[in-house]
This record gives sequence, C-alpha cells and structure tokens, in this order.
Amino acid sequence: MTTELAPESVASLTLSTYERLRADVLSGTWTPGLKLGIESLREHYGTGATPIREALNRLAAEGWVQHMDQRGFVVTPVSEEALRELAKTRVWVETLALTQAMQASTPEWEEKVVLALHRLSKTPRSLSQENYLENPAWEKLHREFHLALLSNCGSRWLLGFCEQLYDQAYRYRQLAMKTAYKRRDESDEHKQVVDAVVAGNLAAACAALTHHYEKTAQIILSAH
Amino acid sequence: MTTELAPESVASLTLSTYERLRADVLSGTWTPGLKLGIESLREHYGTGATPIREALNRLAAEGWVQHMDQRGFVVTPVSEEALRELAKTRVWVETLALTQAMQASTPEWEEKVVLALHRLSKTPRSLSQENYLENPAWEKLHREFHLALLSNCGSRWLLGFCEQLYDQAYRYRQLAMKTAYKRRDESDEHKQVVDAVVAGNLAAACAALTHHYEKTAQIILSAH
DNA sequence: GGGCTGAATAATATCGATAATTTCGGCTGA
DNA sequence: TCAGCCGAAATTATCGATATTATTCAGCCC
Repeated sequence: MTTELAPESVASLTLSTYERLRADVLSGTWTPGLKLGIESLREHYGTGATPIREALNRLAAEGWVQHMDQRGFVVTPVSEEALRELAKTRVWVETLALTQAMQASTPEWEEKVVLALHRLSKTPRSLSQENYLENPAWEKLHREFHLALLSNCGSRWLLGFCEQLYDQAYRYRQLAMKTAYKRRDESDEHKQVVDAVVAGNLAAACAALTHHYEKTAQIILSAH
Repeated sequence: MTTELAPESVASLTLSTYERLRADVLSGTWTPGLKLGIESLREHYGTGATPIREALNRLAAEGWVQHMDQRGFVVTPVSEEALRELAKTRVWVETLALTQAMQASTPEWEEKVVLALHRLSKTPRSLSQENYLENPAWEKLHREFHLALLSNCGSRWLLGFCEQLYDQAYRYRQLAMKTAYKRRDESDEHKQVVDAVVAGNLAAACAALTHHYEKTAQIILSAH
C-alpha cells in the first residue's frame, strides 16, 4: 500500500503545472510581457515540454498568456487602459449578476453571504502588522465572499465571467502591491454591500459594489 | 520558391487542428457526450498526439469539451436546462452590451451595423430552396452582424463574453437542425433591432434583441 | 451466487529526440 | 552608410516510443 498523498499531488502533471504556472502569472512572479520560453519553463518546473505546452494552451484560452503562433508564449501585458476597461466591465457585469442574485434571493443565499463576510472579517488582511505581507487565507476568503455574493445569479456562465474578471483584477492588485502597498480598510465596504443585500435594497447594493470596485481600480492606478 | 498557400495551411498543426476540432464540435459532427479518444482523433485528423492534446486543452478551457483528469476528454453534454440558462444569460449580457454600445453610439458604428444587416439580408439563409442546407456565407455574416451590433460596447471582455455565448448558442442551433428544420424569417427580427438602434430607442432595441433570442431558444427547445 | 482480488488490456500522460521556423549577425553590393 | 540577403544558432512544433494510470474480466473466496 502506497502512502496517501494530497489530491494535487496525484493529479496529472499537466494539471499541477497548469496550476503552478497560473498562480505564478496571477501573483506577478512572471512579469507581464515576459517571454515564456518552453525550455526555461521546462527546467523551472521540472517537467517535460508536453505538460508545459498543454498548460500554456489552457492559459492562452483564458487570456493569461498570449500565443504568438510559431513564436512562443508571452505573459499578457498590462496597461492602464486595460485596467480601466477591466474595472468598467467588472462593474457592469457584477452589477448585473448581483441584480439577478437579489431578485432570486433566498434565505439560504443570504445566510451564505453573511457567513462569508463574517469569516472574512475574522481574518487579518496582512500576515504582518508593520508592513504588508499577503495572507493567503484572507485572499481565499475574499474571493469566496465576492463569488458567494454573486452565486445566486442563476447562471453558471455569468458566474464564470465574474470569476474570470475577479482573477484578472487580482493580478493587477498583486502587481500594484509590488510597487506600493496602500493601507486600506475594505471591511467596511464589504459590510455596506451585505447590509444592502440583507435589507433587500437593490440600488444601494449595486452602488456599494460599484464604489468598492472603482475605489480598488483608483488605488491601483495611483500606485502607478 | 515554394507555392504560396492559404493562410490556414501554413499555420501550425496545433492551430489548424484546433480549428477543425472546434468546428466539428460546433457543427455537431462530434455529438455531445462523445468520448474523444486521443488515438481515434489522431487517426481522424492525421496528426500526432501533441497537436490533438493541445487543441483539446484549449477547447476545454473554452468549455467545448470536458477534461476528466486521467480519463480523457468528452464533448460537453447538452441539456434543456443548460440551453435555458444559456439563453437567459445571453439576453442579460447582450442587453448590457447593446445598452453600452448605444450610449456610446457614433455614426461610424451605426453605419457598420446598417452595412452588416444589408449584407446579411442579401444572402440566402439556405443553399437549397426546398430543404435546409446550411449556407456558410450566411452563418458568417449572421455572426458578424450580431457582433457588429455589440462591437461598440467599449469592453473587449464583454464583447468576448458575447462571442462565447453566440458560439455556444450556435451549437444548440446546429444540433436542433439535425433533428428538425423549422423555416423561420429572422430577417425581420434583425431589421427591428437595427431600426431601433438607428432611432436611438434603447428600450425598443433591447426588447427586440431579447425577443429574437427568446424566440430562437423556444424554437430549439420545441425541436426537442 | 455474489462480491472481491489481481493480473491482462487499453488508454492516457509524459518524455526525449527530430523536424521545421524564426531570429540574429555579418556580409555584400549599391 | 544602409538596405537586403544569406547562413548559423536558438527555439518552437511535432513525432514515436515509453511510463503510468484506469478499466475489464476471469478466477477465487466467502
């Protein structure tokens, strides 16, 4: 009998390579515009070329890297304009999703949202008091909170779009953090959204969510 | 000096395999739920395993096939419920895109839309008079018309989502056609949308677009 | 007789090597 | 001086073969 391993350890190499590569792009480890040579990646991740290429193809379809035919892969570049477009789209699409979610509101969903907020607020934003040090637990709960908010929209497509946009915005946040950490209290903004949701006030909830995203974008933009 | 070849012929095998495989899934050649064995695909498309696998990975990221880890690929199944969800999402998202497009309206965009409609209306829906025979030119122009309508929304993300949803709906349309062809005059529905756009009547344009999609879904659903 | 074990079988996933393409530097000729 | 054109070097794309992993099915035990 072999030793029991963690699920991600038994997954195929393609999958685990995909996940690691994706995480490295999201976190900014591979900087935007960087050429991702097969050979160097193969060496870095300790696999053959096949898993690398398969992972890159998936990432290309999701927009994280770009595939120049016959000329390899590069990390999708970022730009101020692209960030503005992303933020705008996020407001539009998530407002739509939140509207649908609230119109189909159920007690279970409300409880789920309240619970997600509670867990998030119990978790420190940064692992260190003095300087910012990313807390993976907070990041995970933050993502879960935002998706919980939209989970009731009734469309897996729409929810998937929101997920994509969230992750794209996360990359910009990470890149900005590398430049300058701005202390910020998001907890109040989150609470305002949930309060409006619980109160059944659609307009207020959308406004609060919009404000939350616009402020995020603004902070990232000011970080240059 | 070698003979000049068409662009798709010089593209990498991965890309051309991806395009062929995608087209075969969209058109229903590979039926939903079908197991896509590497070996049989390799033989069918006359390539090695690598291009096949890379194409499948991209298609998996786009939702056309599903990747059961370590258990191969299957064509994403369809269901009545999934179609309803798709149609609903389409109405939501495209209404949003059209709203933004109209709010940012320009003469150039209006002309583009009018032109796309004109070209579409000049092209026969079916290649045959008696029975239905898909006209690729019509399909191409139809797609271009719908995307032209939304092209002015100001967000490449949003436009991309609409494109995904259009192609997904196309597959359902193709699958329904295999069962039963219902004669239908879409040209009038298209014209109503454009008329409202040109008149600057937002509500009417969204209503016309919504009606167009809901009717499409209804017809596909009734075809069983 | 039913359910389980475990080898045989059939796939998938991965690798190492080869073929094909692009890139880059130096050369040539105007 | 510079544009254009070879070739060499580097890299990507692809293949054929191997290692791994699921699945099947016959034989066995309870």
